[in-house]
Amino acid sequence: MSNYKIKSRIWIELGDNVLVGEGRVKLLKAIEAEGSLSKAAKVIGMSYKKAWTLVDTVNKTAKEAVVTKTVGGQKGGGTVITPYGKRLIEAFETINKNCWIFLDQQLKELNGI
Amino acid sequence: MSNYKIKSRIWIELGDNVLVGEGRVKLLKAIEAEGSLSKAAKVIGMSYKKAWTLVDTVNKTAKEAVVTKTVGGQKGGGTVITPYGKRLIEAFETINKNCWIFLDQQLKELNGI
DNA sequence: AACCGTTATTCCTAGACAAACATAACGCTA
DNA sequence: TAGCGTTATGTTTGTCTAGGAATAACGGTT
Repeated sequence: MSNYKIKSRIWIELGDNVLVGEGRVKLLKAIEAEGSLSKAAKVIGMSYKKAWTLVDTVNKTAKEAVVTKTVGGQKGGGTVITPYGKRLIEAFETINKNCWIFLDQQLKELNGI
Repeated sequence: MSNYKIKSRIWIELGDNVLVGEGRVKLLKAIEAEGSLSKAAKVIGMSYKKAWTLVDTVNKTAKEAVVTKTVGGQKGGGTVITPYGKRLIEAFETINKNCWIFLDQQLKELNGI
């Protein structure tokens, strides 16, 4: 009986750049909930600078815009996820979960180790 | 048509320790080929110390010994992979390849993104 | 014009991680 | 006993990156 556990990290690339991985998706979901990049970063315990850099590369790498940002105004501005971004988040999360299930099955099949 | 690429890293844990991942398996295969930890480290461009630490944790984490080491003697000693270690390497590599195939399929199914 | 909360960007510091270096111990051979 | 190549381990040096502080710009409201 094996109590080995199998773990994974997956990410999607385009060219040489990373589009989304677990960290980016976590950030994007926080943005979706908060409507603000700075608030999202604070909520997930990430520095604003790092969050900004991640979102910037995500937006530049993706084929369509993932977030739209506004600066100034009554609320100071904000960041919202585009419909494309929402599809991207959902796609990543479903693939990720499916991957976990698949890997658990794979390890189970080799219960000799 | 999507030219997004999906990538992954998988590893096997027991408790809080990592047993094997891509780096460790690469090292173990080099040991298998060289019969020596120091030569294996040199071949794959890894420092001896890091290689030693990795092999040490692998051996302490696994349920059975993965390598056996000898010190001194005509050839100075050496490190060889046990039969269990060979099964472990093969198991990891097959799961890893299967994971790649699985993920490519998953991404293909969502060719809307 | 003054204020506010946001995005956007630079600079500096601190800590983690990796590489390099040095050295000891081992056991066989000659 | 001296030499050899290996395992085993500590120490130092260097590099890279995360993090914080500071500042500017923006565009609404009052």
